[in-house]
Amino acid sequence: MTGLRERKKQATRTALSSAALRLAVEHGPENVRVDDIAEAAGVSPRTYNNYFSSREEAIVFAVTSDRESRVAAAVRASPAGLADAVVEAVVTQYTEPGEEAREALLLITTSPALRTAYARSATALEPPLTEVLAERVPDGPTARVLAAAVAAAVRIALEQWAQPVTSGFVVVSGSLPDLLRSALAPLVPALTAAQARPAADSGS
Amino acid sequence: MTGLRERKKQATRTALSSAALRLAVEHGPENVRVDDIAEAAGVSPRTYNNYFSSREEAIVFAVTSDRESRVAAAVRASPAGLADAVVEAVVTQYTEPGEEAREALLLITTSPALRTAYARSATALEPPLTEVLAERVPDGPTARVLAAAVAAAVRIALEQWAQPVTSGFVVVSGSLPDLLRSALAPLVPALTAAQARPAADSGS
DNA sequence: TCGTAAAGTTGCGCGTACGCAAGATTGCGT
DNA sequence: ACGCAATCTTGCGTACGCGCAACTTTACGA
Repeated sequence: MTGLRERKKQATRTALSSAALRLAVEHGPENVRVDDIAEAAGVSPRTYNNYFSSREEAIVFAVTSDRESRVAAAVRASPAGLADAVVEAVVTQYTEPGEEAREALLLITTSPALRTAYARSATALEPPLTEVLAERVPDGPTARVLAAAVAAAVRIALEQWAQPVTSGFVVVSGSLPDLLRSALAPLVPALTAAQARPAADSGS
Repeated sequence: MTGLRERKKQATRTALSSAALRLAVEHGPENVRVDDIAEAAGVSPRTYNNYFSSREEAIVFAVTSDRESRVAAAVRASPAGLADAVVEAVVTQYTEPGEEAREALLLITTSPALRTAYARSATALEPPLTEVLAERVPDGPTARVLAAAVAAAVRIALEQWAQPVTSGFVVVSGSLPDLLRSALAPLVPALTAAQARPAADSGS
């Protein structure tokens, strides 16, 4: 049911983001103007801003694309308990199989602005994840809070992973899957409890 | 140990934010330029951007000021269990006693941009809250994740509270304290579990 | 097939965000 | 009391973000 309109939008969207990524890799993130990206994608600069509201957003999108909705889909498809389903879905989807975007991730790690934007992109998990969680937990608001908590945990894992060194002494940076599991671990009790609870009430 | 320098910075900061709030209330949020705010506070427009990176941020700061650090202080001072301490601290600090900022909050409710900025300000809870939680839970990263989860819950409560109606049918908007308690409730198991756990380990 | 409504694109203009470097102010050691 | 170093303020220049209104393209019913 994909009309021509929809496909064209998707096309220019990916054209813009891949152009942004390519130019950023070539000339460095700071030496790419929005006008360059727009020109490379064959649209006007104004149109660029109809799709992305910042240069960083476009570059990051090239790496994340629709990872967020894939996480939600994986959770929905999982037969496991809520907590396990979420953890496994996140770890799987955030671990690039072929690492096709290897140099892109290196680029992101290098630039502070890109690191921020990348971590922030985890927030995009909230809407789709809220929807799937709502299918498994009784209370609507609960689903939203848990989705936000998971998104925040993912964000923190990404931050830690992308962190160069900074800290005075302790450098924790492990592998991304480990960081994700560690960040999600504290939320497991909340996910389990939400699933177990049969009906919502104010608790007291 | 407050030098003159520090006090002056604080002074211009509050001067800017209260000027921003006053002008926004008088002329409407959209009819205030940063030049106006800077002029009202007696500094250059450029200096304004050394303190706040957007008009919304300045206005919101006038309402929140250092609410975030007060929450952290309240948690630290509480003799209760972690979960209760956090919930009570948040509810107390986010419920304005005199509602001195009543018309400011009305203003924020009205403007979409301000609502977004207000909800986003909940993120400022993370750093101070991480620090206090680290005193009560064994694992460092765990404290950070829980703090982020709490901040996200607060953000969601603020969003729901500030929402006009929007939704097709259900209008949930209760009182802010109730919304905060409801939003934090799903995280209680996580907070309790984190406190109970004697020593951290990688799990599997 | 055609006409109209819905959605997308573009140029324009205003206001904003911020790096940079020069000048002003404060902190501190002597 | 003096002077240097650290910090803050400011003007300037460049690029960005986005509302607006005109124009183009797509969708869809008659």
